[in-house]
Amino acid sequence: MRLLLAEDERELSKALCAILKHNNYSVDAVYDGQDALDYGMDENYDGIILDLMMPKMNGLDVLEKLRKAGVSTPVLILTAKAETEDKILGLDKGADDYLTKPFSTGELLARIRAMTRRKSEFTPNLLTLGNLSLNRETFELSTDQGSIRLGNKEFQMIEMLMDNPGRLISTEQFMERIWGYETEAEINVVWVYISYIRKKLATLGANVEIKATRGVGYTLEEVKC
Amino acid sequence: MRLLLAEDERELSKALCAILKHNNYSVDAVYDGQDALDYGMDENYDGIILDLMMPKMNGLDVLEKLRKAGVSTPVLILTAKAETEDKILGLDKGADDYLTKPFSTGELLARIRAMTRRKSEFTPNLLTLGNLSLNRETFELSTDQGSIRLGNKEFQMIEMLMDNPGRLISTEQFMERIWGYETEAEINVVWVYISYIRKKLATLGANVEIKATRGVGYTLEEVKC
DNA sequence: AAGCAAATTTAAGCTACATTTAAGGTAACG
DNA sequence: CGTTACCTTAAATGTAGCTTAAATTTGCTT
Repeated sequence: MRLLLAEDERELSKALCAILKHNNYSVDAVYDGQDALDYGMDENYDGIILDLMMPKMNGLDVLEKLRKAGVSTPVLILTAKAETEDKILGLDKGADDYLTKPFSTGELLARIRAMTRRKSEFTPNLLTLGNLSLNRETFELSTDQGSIRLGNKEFQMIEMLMDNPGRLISTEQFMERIWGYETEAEINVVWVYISYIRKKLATLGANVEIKATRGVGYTLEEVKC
Repeated sequence: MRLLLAEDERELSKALCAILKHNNYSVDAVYDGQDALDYGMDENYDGIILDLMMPKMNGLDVLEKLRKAGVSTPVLILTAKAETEDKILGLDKGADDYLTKPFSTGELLARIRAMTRRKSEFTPNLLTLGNLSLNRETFELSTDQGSIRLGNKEFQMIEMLMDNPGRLISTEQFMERIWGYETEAEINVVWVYISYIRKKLATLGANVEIKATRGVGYTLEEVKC
């Protein structure tokens, strides 16, 4: 789960970041409205946490522009103002929920879960393709021949592939979605993980394969013997 | 057992807090309706004690909102009003019991026990997995090779694990459920207790093991030799 | 109120593993 | 046939988790 956190108070941002990461979210933090908009345009987030009062651009304007641009990522509005007026204005503009500061971390997490639940309700806990299945809860990849627990990065990669079987996924998509924009990691890491995953698929005797398309990316395909 | 106490009179709150803690409950205290709602949204409580007359938000409204949000934690209403009208209104909105001030501490404790009993009636007193069993009454962890009495924290941790065998429980979940939100305890304590419990499992020759999933949490698994 | 025992937390050094880098190899494509 | 993109492995790195022991707190007993 990848979240965008737009909050200009550095201390609060840092604290929230830590809490969210601890709860197994990948978090990109931005500190003003312009960045929030730029980053938010990327569809690679499962949710956006948006402070209303930010430099450069107001949170509500960010939200409005995002929606106008056709971005449908769920948005949770964060505001110091308890005024109902602002809340309603936010919901009108396409926010999914709001939270007034100060709030308990528990409520924040609950609301994020609720906000992203709609989407995950439609995504099964067990992904399958051919004789291969991936358990989203235990991070286990298995076939009839056994199962292997995957590391975080491996899991996210195979998850992306199994979510779109037969669909070509670019190396950049992997990088953006798993490592985030600001990463300094080399493109290399994607190749390395593809290699690791292939090895595990072979070990498990899976009848699927990851095909490379030169200069573009990878496709997961069921292989018919 | 973790309780949420929502009572705005500081003196009374302090006194109740002390009594409850003495009776082996973990207690989070809040002093107004808004906080009661925020904290109550967290499903990690075994019961909520809710005063009706509170600043910011009325107890009944808190209760109503909680139920609407799908929170089913048992609620005991506390009220200075002896009027039947309010009582009935509370029970309608989903309260499990009520108590009018002033009350004896004995009665309060009895009603809390009664309120939380329904839930515990369905949970067996003896949890087992593999050759390992945990007695919820005596806090004893045992196998055929012997038994060891656990401390409170150790008990709560192994209880959470044995309640969901094979299910991954995040470090945060342990912290929230056992230590509560406001704790300043380091994440470290979880590791320490996991270590203690593992040592005791080994001493007892248990055929279960606690597996760690890096960056996420722990899973209790029956080990097949 | 003092002192003791048990439970809990902190702190520190250590270990193991996920992740990344780097480097040498192989296959596709012109 | 040479260039480029990709593959694979091994080694380096960094960090999460493990384990103790010591410090602190709590609760009980006298």
